[in-house]
Amino acid sequence: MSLPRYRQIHDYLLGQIQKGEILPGDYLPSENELCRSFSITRTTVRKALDELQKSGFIERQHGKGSMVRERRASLGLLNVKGFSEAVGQDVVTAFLQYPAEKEWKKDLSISPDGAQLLMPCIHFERLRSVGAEPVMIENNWFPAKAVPGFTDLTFIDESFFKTLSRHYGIEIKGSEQLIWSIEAENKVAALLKVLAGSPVLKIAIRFYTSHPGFHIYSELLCNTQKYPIGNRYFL
Amino acid sequence: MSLPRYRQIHDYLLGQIQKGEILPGDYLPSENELCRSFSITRTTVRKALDELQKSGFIERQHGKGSMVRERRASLGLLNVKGFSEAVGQDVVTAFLQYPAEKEWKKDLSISPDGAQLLMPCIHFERLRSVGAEPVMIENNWFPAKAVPGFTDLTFIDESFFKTLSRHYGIEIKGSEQLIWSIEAENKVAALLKVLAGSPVLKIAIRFYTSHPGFHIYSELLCNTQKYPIGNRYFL
DNA sequence: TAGTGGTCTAGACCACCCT
DNA sequence: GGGTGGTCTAGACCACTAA
Repeated sequence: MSLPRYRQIHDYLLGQIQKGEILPGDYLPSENELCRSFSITRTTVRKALDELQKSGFIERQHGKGSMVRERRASLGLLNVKGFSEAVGQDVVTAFLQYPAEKEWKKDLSISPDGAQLLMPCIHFERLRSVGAEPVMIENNWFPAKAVPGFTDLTFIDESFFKTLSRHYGIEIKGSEQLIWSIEAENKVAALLKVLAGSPVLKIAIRFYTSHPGFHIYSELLCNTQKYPIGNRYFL
Repeated sequence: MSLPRYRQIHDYLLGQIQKGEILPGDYLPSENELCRSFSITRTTVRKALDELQKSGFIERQHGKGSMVRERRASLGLLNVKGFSEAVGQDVVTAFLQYPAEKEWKKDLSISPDGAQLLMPCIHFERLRSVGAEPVMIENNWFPAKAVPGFTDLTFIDESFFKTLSRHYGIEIKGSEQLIWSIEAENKVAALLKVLAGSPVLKIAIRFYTSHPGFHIYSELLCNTQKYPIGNRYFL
């Protein structure tokens, strides 16, 4: 169950960046230096750097090097990784509904495949805030089968994905998202502390995992008045 | 000015998919077959397939092959490529403002760097519809310096990016986006044929190009009532 | 000119899927 | 067992940047 080398390098470098040991504007060690440090080839180093670049953490310049990028005050949500990983500090998470066996929501915007609908499902709901400001309501549904005992777990670092990875070896491999601008219903408006009818962002997500056939379905409702949703993408 | 081999393979395969010569559910030729067909190594083939996968056109399964994915009825905008490339057919584009030298818009949500603000800029505005339904107002700003004669050009296939590529060798390398849900102002509402005050999606984009320092700034206003904005992302 | 990242070759071994 | 994709090695040449 060991992660591939390129992912270990990626995680190590990302850790350095997130802990602030390499600051925005600084350059990473050159690819050849990394090869020497980790005793691996450039192909593997470059695969790690490719992912850091695609998720917007570094910027590469031909002939110069790989520079750590500035963070922006937004919820870097649209790439695959979760909330806590992309946003900075100050994130507070409260459960509105603890993980429990439930029915699949009938009108999910991205429909689960038929096979999954026949199986029992686990649901939970959280409210995520930056400081004192609520910014997002998060709902998740996924088949109970692949994660026995999930309802009795405590989350690692408040991170759903980290918990899945450590306890079940399930990794997120990709996602598919749909986005709408809608009016906040009363209940939503109250939770997000906006006026009823205010425009809010609705995001429906299907996450793909390393477990073929095990998908996670999420629906997010976001107050973007102060924190827009952010996204970076590089070829 | 020749494109790298992996990009040629990528473009060729994408063309096959978009022209419908390989249908959703079908498998691409295996990596080894592609190596033989194009007389290149697997590293290069895989780089082409990586990009198709990241932009959500194919799905790879260990031990099986690379399958073309289903298209969805949404505006696949959030990845780097433009509108026409990701949405299907039926896209109609009308200029509200033809390309012309203008001032930079003062309150762009993603600010151009200081150096660019000192230079003259070209602006144009388009309304994009699917069939008879207007779905998006698109505004673009970029420095005039790098694209002499741009205001006299006609667009290739109604595609801004294709035009930049063919006439100036400028390729899109990445983008950075911010997304809000806002209320439509009167003028916007009229163009999008929604009620004033309806929720619409606002997307601000900075595109990075192969020309260092040449960035394109876009602001989009989208009616998501019928067509949500879509996005796919894979590690 | 020395060092950097961008592209590419020609192999290898493995895990996974199907028959 | 034969074919597939996933990972990795050990090189090479090139274009770009900076001193």
